[in-house]
Amino acid sequence: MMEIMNAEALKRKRATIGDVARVAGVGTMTVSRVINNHPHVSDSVTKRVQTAIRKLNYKPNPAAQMLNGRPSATIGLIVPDLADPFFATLTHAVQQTAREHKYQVWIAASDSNISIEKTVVDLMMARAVDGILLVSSSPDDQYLKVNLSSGIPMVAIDRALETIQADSIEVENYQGSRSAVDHLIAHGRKKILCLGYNGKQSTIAQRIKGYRDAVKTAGLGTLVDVAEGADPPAIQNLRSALRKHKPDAIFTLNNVSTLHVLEALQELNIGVPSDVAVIGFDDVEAWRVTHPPLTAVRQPVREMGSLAVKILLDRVNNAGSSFTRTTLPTRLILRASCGCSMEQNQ
Amino acid sequence: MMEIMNAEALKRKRATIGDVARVAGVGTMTVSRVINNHPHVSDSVTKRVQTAIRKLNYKPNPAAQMLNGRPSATIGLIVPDLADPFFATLTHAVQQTAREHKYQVWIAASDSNISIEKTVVDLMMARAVDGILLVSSSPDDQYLKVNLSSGIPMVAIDRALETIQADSIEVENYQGSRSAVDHLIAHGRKKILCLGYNGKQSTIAQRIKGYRDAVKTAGLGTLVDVAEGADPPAIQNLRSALRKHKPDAIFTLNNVSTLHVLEALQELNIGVPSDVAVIGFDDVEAWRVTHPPLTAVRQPVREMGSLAVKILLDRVNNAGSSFTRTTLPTRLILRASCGCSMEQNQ
DNA sequence: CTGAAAGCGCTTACAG
DNA sequence: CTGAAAGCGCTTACAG
Repeated sequence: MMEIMNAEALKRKRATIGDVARVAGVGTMTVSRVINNHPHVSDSVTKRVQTAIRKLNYKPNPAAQMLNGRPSATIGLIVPDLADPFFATLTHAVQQTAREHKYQVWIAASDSNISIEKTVVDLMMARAVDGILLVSSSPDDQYLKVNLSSGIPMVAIDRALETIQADSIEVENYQGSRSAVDHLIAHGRKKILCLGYNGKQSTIAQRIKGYRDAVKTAGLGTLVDVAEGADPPAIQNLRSALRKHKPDAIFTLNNVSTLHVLEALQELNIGVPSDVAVIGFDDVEAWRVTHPPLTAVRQPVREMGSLAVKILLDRVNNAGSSFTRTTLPTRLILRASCGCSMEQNQ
Repeated sequence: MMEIMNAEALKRKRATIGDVARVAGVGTMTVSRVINNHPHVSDSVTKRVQTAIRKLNYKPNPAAQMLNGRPSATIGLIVPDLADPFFATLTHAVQQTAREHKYQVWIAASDSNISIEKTVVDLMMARAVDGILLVSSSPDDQYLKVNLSSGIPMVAIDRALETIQADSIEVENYQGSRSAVDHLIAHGRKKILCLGYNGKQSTIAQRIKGYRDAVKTAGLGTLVDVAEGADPPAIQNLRSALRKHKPDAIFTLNNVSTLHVLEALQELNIGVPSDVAVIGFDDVEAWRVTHPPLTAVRQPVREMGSLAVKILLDRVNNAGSSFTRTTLPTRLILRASCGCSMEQNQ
């Protein structure tokens, strides 16, 4: 009779803590203690329980554990787009660091869509997750207020939140951009075109500002052609911008723009850097082998991800303390597209 | 008195279904019905409940919902590495298609580590998820047997499972590889080197086989230098392989290898395609702007992702039917690195 | 060191 | 059309 029940239980559904208790001949409480490594359980009982667990292939039901307020040992990470190498690398770093701290990572992409972002945050907030790492996709972030009040910590990566108090980790967008444009100027370029999209987004805005200040300081004209939307402009628009402005240098605002610009220049048969020099914000592996190799502003992506996890876990484990705002420096990686000769490469 | 309770409830913790019921003056059952869009609820009551929900900012606790066996409307996706453009793009496609079907996607990376993969599968299986999309990182997949018995459907992407019955979607690795090498041969290349890593992995093994057969059929010698581990070999090894074999063409087994080979060739000042021609398995956006633009075997990544979601959701919603095994064709994208002139580009 | 009871926030039969 | 009861699988006080 008992045999039959066991067989059925095994087939029909996962074993429960009750099944384990029955097989081990103890109370459910004791099983719970063993699972959670509580002290004060005799060795012999512990062993019996562990045997039963193995025999039934028992795994605690996380839903039930969560219902009782147990931390899930997972954090959420929300990025705008996983196909962007910048975020893909960030994600990789976050996972690694989280893993070192025995945390799982729930990854999700918002497609730069605030309503998707909202849905995902809701889902994660609903106790599924101990904390959230968010690369916000819109300055319109008041919606977080309600969620944050539930006490789940959150840290903003790449872009600080506008209307919400939270830890944030950013990059020196202004400085990075400025140093790139200054470098172009040092090469004697006079008509420097600033190209990109997503212009309303704060990091991009800062980069544009860096460009503007550099160019103005040098007494040059400002040539900005930046779309506001979150989608990269069509390649035709790019081509016409090039024809219209006839720049002798281009500063692109992120890696996607850089790639597209390079393509357009190639199609139009414009020589780089002979006809126009190029520097892009965001360094990507493939840029060591482009034609020509690209000079780029390198962001400390991995550091950002890793640090973000540490700050978040710190907050998960020790509630208090005031919010931090970290800004990491960028570095200009010199290759050939800016006009530097190949010998000067890193 | 009631006011005080409400205020406290609001502050201390999220509103529960009971809070909503109290405020709306109905039973919890009715609230549940409204939440789940059950029929048979009068309009007036529905409205009262909705008002209460809004007022309390109530959101159902998913843990509680799951405990009661409610599907979570989320599927899991496990890939080896999100920093690899192939998987990043796959992930993007999966998310999009899932979204169209109102499903959320839990994304995780296994780092090509079977024990991490196991942990993640466990976590997802534990009722957190309605189905799993898995890019397996090891042929050693018997561990899934136990999990699968719990009835959560799973479909294998990119690599079929070895020891387990499941739907799978693959790509014509053999054909793709063969056509690439045949093309190199057609260009008159005689010493074709096959380079890569992760050689034990089934997709890579098939690609190697395609290479071997092509080369053998043409009466040429086989030059294979493939590491077994999941980590790309160091660049020094690559350089010494190049010097040792002195190939006049190289076929690389995935995008990471291709990038590294291109770098090594550049460093050694070997002309492509003049000295050695190159074709890589996996097409990547950046390869339109490399020096020279790369000929590559394009995999239908987005289709794979999208189709996988459809197959999985089909299984989630209609249990039965026998397992399918789909194999999608690849396409050779001709650019300059193989020796074709630029004019022939797509 | 161990366990019976109550409860976490929902939902599924069952009644009305 | 609506609700009181029981239960999902755990854990947190409370006893012993």
